[in-house]
Amino acid sequence: MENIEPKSLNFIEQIIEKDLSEGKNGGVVYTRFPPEPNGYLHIGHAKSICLNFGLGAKYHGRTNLRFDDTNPTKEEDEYVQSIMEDVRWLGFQWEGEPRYASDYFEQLYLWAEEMIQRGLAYVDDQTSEEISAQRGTPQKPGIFSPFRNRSVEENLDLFRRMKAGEFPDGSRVLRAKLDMASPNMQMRDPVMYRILHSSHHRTGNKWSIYPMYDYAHGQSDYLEGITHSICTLEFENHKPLYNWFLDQIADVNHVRPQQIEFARLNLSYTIMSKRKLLELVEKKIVSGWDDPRMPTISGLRRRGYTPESIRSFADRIGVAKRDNIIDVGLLEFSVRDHLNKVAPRVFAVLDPVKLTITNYPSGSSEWLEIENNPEDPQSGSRKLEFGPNLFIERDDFMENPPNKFFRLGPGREVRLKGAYIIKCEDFIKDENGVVVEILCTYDPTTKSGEGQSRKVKGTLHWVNADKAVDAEVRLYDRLFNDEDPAGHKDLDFLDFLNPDSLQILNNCKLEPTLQNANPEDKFQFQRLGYFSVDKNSSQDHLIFNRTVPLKDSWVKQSK
RNA sequence: UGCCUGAUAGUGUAACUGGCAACACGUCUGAUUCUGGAUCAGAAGAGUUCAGGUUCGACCCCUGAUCGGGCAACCA
Repeated sequence: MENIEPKSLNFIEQIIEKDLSEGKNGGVVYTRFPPEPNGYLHIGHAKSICLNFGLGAKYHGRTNLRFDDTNPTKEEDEYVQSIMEDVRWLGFQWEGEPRYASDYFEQLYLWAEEMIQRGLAYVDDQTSEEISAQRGTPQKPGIFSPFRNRSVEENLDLFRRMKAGEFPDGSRVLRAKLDMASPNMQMRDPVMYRILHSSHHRTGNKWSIYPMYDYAHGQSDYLEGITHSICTLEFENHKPLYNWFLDQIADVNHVRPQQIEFARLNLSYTIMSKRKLLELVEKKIVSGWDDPRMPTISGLRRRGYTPESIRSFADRIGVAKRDNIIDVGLLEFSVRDHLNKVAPRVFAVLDPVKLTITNYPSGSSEWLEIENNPEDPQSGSRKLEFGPNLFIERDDFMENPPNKFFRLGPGREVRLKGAYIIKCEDFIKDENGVVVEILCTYDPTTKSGEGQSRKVKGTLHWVNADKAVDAEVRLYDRLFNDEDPAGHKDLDFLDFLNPDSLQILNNCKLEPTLQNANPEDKFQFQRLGYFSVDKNSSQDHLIFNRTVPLKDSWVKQSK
């Protein structure tokens, strides 16, 4: 059934629909996602991926994956592999083979030679410091390079020798001859090529010169027939240059890409800069790019996020041009929303305390039928063995509970989920005053699902102490305790690290059905939250990562 | 002091292109519940940065201010 809700269009969709209605680009929509393989993709990239691939799909167009690999000093194949994996995992498929800017090095070079012939580019022998100094400031115009008026022949000769590897790194660059007085800094004779004797992850040592982003990007879009080249706001100032480079090669009969900028994603309590994320990895503040606390796609995956939840998040945050900081709460809402529908409910006690049912026939047990997910009737049920020796959550018992505490306390009654109503008769403390065992009686007439028994306020989860399996559970919290850790002028983002971002629990007791859980399997630990099996988990040593806790209106109320 | 760009509830995004501001998250009630989850019902919360102008009528158009973001890598 078609949803005929007239969902409003974001500004990019409006542009596209206008183009379409005017018959621009022959009615074609062709987008691209152009990551630089110099790090792992993060949730901000996910926004861009969903945008670009989403637009391609929505308008029956196509979307390329293109690696913007013009800087061999920073790029590695490891990143290429992880990026492809992440894009696929998110559920998108790029058109044909992945593309690489390096596929176009030859063509780019030829066009550069043409520009030299037409007097539009020149070789500059100065150092980067000298060039930088001559560029002026946003307020003051720059001045001409002393090499700006070299002859075409000399420029061509020098450029070819740069290519041939005759000169050391940094000794010369090729610059576009534009306007040193332009109020737009990008237009002040930007560098097109620099010398880099560095091995490239794909072209090896074939090239000793590499094109700069501004020169390579638009031309690559052009070569691929991209119609809508979507990038983030910081490239707004580059648009005139993007268009200028295109002007030098564009054929009127060829699709001409247009650059459209949108505001990148910012998430509260997290950092999004690849450089800073790299720093966390290199300083071993996190275990790696896929540490579950990282906002990387691989980190979120390991944390237990689903592709669906990330896509619906991207959908919810929208696309616009104004700077934004999205509340991480919205991301968390998105996972809960999805996992609530699909994650099987299981019993897990993270901080166990012994509970003994004193009137239960000793030595006996019984099998109880427990539904797997009340939100999903298709999910069926499973059987759990119930007996007199149990574990419950330490939090679920209080020696002197307040009135609103709907759990266990001396003389209080509570239901054990899927089992019976029990009453706390007594409890035992050790010499340190720590409760070590709770003694209860159960009411055999209150078995779950049988008749309409009386109601009690609270329901607890439990595990059978004789059958439980052990597990390690990792509780994650936000990595930073400041809303905008990178937004402080005189303070480093590392000053805001949350010391409690990871809490490892080693004495957790799980229902036995979890013994065979596999990495990335997702569950709702009843009453606690959503948990996902870590990639390093094994049957001998189960490890679960907490994706996100359940909403808890008790903690709010109790404080 | 230059150029580019943006400004709508706490946060994000809308408003059929001029017809007295909606949706989501969050918050707060209440119902329901064998998860203090989910679900359901409801409420509070902005008069659209400010000041002028055009108009019968302005979030939308014009003028001017204010505030925010970006730009001076041989990074992308």
